[in-house]
Formats: sequence, C-alpha cells, structure tokens
Amino acid sequence: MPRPTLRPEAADARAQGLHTIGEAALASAVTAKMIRHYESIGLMPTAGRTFAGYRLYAESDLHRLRFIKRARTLGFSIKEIEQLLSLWDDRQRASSEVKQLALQHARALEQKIREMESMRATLTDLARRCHGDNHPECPILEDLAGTSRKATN
Amino acid sequence: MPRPTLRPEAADARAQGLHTIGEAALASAVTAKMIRHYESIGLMPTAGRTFAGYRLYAESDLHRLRFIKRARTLGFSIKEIEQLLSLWDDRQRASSEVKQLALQHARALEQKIREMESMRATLTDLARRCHGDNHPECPILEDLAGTSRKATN
DNA sequence: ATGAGGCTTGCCATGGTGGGAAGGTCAAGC
DNA sequence: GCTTGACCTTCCCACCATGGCAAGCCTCAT
Repeated sequence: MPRPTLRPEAADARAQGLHTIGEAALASAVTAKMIRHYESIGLMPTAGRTFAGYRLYAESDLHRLRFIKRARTLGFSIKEIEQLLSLWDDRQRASSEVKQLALQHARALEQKIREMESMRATLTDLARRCHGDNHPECPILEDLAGTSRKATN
Repeated sequence: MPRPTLRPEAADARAQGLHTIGEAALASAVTAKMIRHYESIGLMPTAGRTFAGYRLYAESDLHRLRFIKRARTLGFSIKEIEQLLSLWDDRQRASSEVKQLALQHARALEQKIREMESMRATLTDLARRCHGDNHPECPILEDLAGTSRKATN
C-alpha cells in the first residue's frame, strides 16, 4: 500500500493534526519499534515523512494501529491480520469471510488450549503423587525418564 | 558436560552397542537435527565420534534424549529441562525441587490457558453476533476497529 | 566399483518482539 | 547562539525451537 511521501515541516505537520511515531505509539499501545516493523512488512502503509525524515501519522493510521493491536491481543497472527485488514479496508466486504476467519482462529485456539490442558493435567497429577520432601523418589522424574510403570498420558 | 571423545571404527561401535545419530533419532523421536542442536547448546553431552566423524550414542544417551523429548512434550522450555536434567543426574536430589519446577510450569500453563480461553470466548461471541452473510455490518470488524459500543472484553 | 542412503557442517528462515549503537533533529532554557 | 535532553533515524543482533537446503564425505550392499 504505497502512499505519496509528504515532506512538510514539523510545524506544518502539527497544524495538520499529524503525529510522530512516539505519539502514535502512545495512542495505539503499539511500540514505535513495532510500528516500524509493521511498515517494513507492509502491514502498515509507508508513512509520510517530515523534511528531516521523521515519520508522520494521521488519525486513520492510528485507527489502523489500534485495529492491529486489538487483533494481536485476540491472538491473530500477522497473516490473519493482513486478511482482516483487507476485509476492513473493503467497504463492500461480505461479513461471512470475517466470520470464517474468526471461527477458524477460535478453533485453532481451542486445539491449543486442549493440548495445554492435557499437559497441565499430567503435571499436576505427577506433582500430586510426588512427596516433595528430601527423599529421592519422584514420579515426575520417573515419568520423564520413562521408568514409571503407569504413564499418565 | 564434556566427555572423552571415543574414536572407534564403525564396526567396533556396533559391537559395543553404540548407535548412529539416525538410530538415536528413531529411538528417541528427536530429529537428528535437534540432537545436534541440543549438543551445541550443551543440553546433550559432546557425543563420541567414529574415526570418520560420525556421532555415537550409548543407551544412556538415548535415555537422556527420551527424557528431553517427554519434557518438551509436556511444554517445558529448554532452560527448565536443563534444571530437570541436572536434578535427574543428581542421584541425591531432593524431589521437592522437581515438584517445585513441575508446579511452577503447571501454573504458567494455567495462565496461558486462561488467556487463550478468554480470546476464544470473545471470538466465538463476536462470531455468534455476526450474520456471516453478504451484508457488510460485522461486529467482529467493529470490535477490532474499536467502533462497537459494547466491547466484549 | 558404483549407487543409495546416511552422515557431516554451515547457512538461512520462520514469528514477533526487544535491545542497543551511532547518529541526526527538535525544543526549551540560559 | 549554544547546550542539553528527549526524540527520531537506520542497522544489526538476540531470543526459542525447529525445519530446510546444499555440498561434500562415508558405508554398505550389490
């Protein structure tokens, strides 16, 4: 998403309601570092610059950053966010695609959750069966070593 | 954990019950790639070699690899596995430290699970409220964009 | 002796984020 | 006008765990 590189002076930029990267970071809860990163991978449009080379951000850019932040918080990957953003950019989009993406991601989360829940259950079970005193016998190490008779999963 | 570099001929190695990296990979379900990696980061001892430079593994190495594999499957990080292994190596270890590590990891998993569960709940709720038809209005995009009145979390 | 398949090292990639160095810029105070 | 400190720039490196590829040996069975 290329965009004409503006080169106003800093004072002009302020007058036009444009923001520096630091202000954009504060306003979006995305670090300046990550904003530059998102630009470099094409998730954010090429930012306009002042004569001195400072990046400039308009309100629409801040919206976009907040969108990204929220989606990351919900665990969407960058690739998924690309898709979500293109659907967002497309005013004529059909909501079915968005719903598709959301449900697909929810299913992936569910899968991960189940795996981790299984790990957690095994661990708490092993810990429960471990005295935790100064004696060396320990079902946890026995399980890891494969020397225990009854494995937990 | 350095170890004297053996340099037997291949035939001798077989006779001594030693295994190549490929065999070790099969026996432990750890890829040859990762076995080398674990050696490079000190998680596995420096492997003995044949004259030709092939790595050689004894049964005890296979045990160690299986231990690592099982611990990874349970979601322990490499650093945690280092600790578990040193406790395992220490025949005089107290089981309380192991239990400590296991419970700590279980708690970390629980935390992660809760986060992901929250994401999943938000997503399914948004998806439920999204028609998923050809109309453009979509609570999911509205949430991401921050334009919806009632946020879900 | 030839070929298949295993082994070696080394480099690159992933994803998302942080850290830091070296240098330019801006604004405020003196 | 000059200094100072806060901000900005680019570039490179690191994490963690894993996979892939390539070029070049080695071994073994035919």
